[in-house]
Amino acid sequence: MTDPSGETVVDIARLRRSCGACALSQLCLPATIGHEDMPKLEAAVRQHRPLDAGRTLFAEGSPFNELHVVRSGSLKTVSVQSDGTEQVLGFHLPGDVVGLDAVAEGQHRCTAMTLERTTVCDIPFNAIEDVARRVPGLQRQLYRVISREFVRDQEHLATMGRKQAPERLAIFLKSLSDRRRALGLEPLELTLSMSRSDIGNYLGLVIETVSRLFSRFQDEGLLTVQRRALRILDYDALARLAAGMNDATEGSRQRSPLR
Amino acid sequence: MTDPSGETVVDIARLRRSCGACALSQLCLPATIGHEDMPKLEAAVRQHRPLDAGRTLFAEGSPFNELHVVRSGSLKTVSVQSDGTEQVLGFHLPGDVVGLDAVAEGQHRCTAMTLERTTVCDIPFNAIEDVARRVPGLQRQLYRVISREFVRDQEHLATMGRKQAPERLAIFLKSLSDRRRALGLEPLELTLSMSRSDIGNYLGLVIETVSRLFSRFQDEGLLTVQRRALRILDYDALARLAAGMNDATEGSRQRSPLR
DNA sequence: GCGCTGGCTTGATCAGGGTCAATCCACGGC
DNA sequence: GCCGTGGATTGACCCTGATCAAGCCAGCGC
Repeated sequence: MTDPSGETVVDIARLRRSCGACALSQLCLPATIGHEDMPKLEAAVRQHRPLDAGRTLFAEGSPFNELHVVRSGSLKTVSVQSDGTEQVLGFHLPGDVVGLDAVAEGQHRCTAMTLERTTVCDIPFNAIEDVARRVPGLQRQLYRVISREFVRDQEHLATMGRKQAPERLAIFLKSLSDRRRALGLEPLELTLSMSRSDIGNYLGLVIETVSRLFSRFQDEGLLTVQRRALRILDYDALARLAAGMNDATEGSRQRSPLR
Repeated sequence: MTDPSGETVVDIARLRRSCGACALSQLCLPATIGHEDMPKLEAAVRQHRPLDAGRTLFAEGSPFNELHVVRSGSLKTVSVQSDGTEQVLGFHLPGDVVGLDAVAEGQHRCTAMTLERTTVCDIPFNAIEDVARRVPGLQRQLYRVISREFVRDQEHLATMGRKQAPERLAIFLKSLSDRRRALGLEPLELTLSMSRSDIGNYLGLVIETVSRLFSRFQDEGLLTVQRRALRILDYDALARLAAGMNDATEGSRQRSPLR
């Protein structure tokens, strides 16, 4: 939530740079574009100034105009259910594209909210369609990025259906760590930008269960956590737990979820 | 699973027809294409002969070449988890597109299997990309169809996270009914093409719970079900239950899931 | 007819995790 | 300094739905 020391400064410096120089270019849309086509893409992309924590990037029901790419910071997407409760659909880190849900109906099906000070690139959908038509590599990459989000949702679906609470939290934490590694960031030490309540909501657990599990993981030497600061002590054990093999954890009672 | 009387005959007759004449054209890719561009699309689409129940359309890990549109019948998509258990990701009815998960990595992330005698159209992805580049309407419609699947997954996610077992089954049955209505089919009387086990797996419930809930819904006069034959008697009550207001159902104990 | 098989139903029991409630802790205002 | 607030933690209790187990029913081979 706070922006400790240098990280933000670096981002501000990057703001003036192009897609070609962007640290995320391998994950983001320019990935497979040749040098000659880069200016066409860059013409379509708009940069934003950083948003403070808790700001709404787009709201459920609002008209769809552009896709957004997270450049630094993080977002959550939430949707309000018919019974009035909120559902956290996902957390979005640098390199992620948000706004795809809106393409079908022309209006957003969820609300995107910053969890900390966050910078995004805005890409008007019309513009990207035009450029994509002329640059086949971009077209393909756009499909790929969309599909990536799709796969991530399906993995989350499997988590929600089959897994016990401890596995769910382990999967979540492992995924956070893995995504940080993919971004070239320290994977074992991180600041949770979302509240316990967001985590619980996302995983289909109540806040008390999340809290208890953090304490238990800590007792078992998997990690240390104080408020938002998380340090993973035993990544392998966390990964094993996430994979469903709750080994040393609690004796040997192997329990296959849903037979 | 069986093909009772005339329905299949009609489908065979349709097989020879074009996208333009297809009953699904409003839901499928041709939706927003002008007459002049239709032949370009049709050139890319291949028709298949009907597949029997239990056949694999594509398997997890196999290379990605084409998208598939369900024309008649139904499919399920399943993915094998790290612990070896299967997860049913979705059921796909006429008009649905399957295979999108594979665009990101170039190989399928799930297996698609027919639940009954089923006809699909195959669309090589290369071909559709080419045509889409020259026909902006198709391009946009392709995005829309992709996004539609995306939204459906997100809705299912919310179901798995927040809802109690009875709500989950009610949501599932209501959705089946609604999708039939959208296809112009009788919405209140239908044959479940998937087993109890598939339903339970999809909803994150064990088979016994699904069975008990069917019995309970029957006792409450919501529906009748014998084997695969389902008749919805009180759609509104089912819809209320799906929306989280378990009214008459069991007295008045209002229980908000997850606060 | 008979028995087998596989899918489905129903009952009894148990525990994972939700609910309720008290407390703690960090932070900010005054 | 003091208190208020909101997020987080911990404990006691109990309900929903999973587990274990027995039976039912339809279809099929012989």
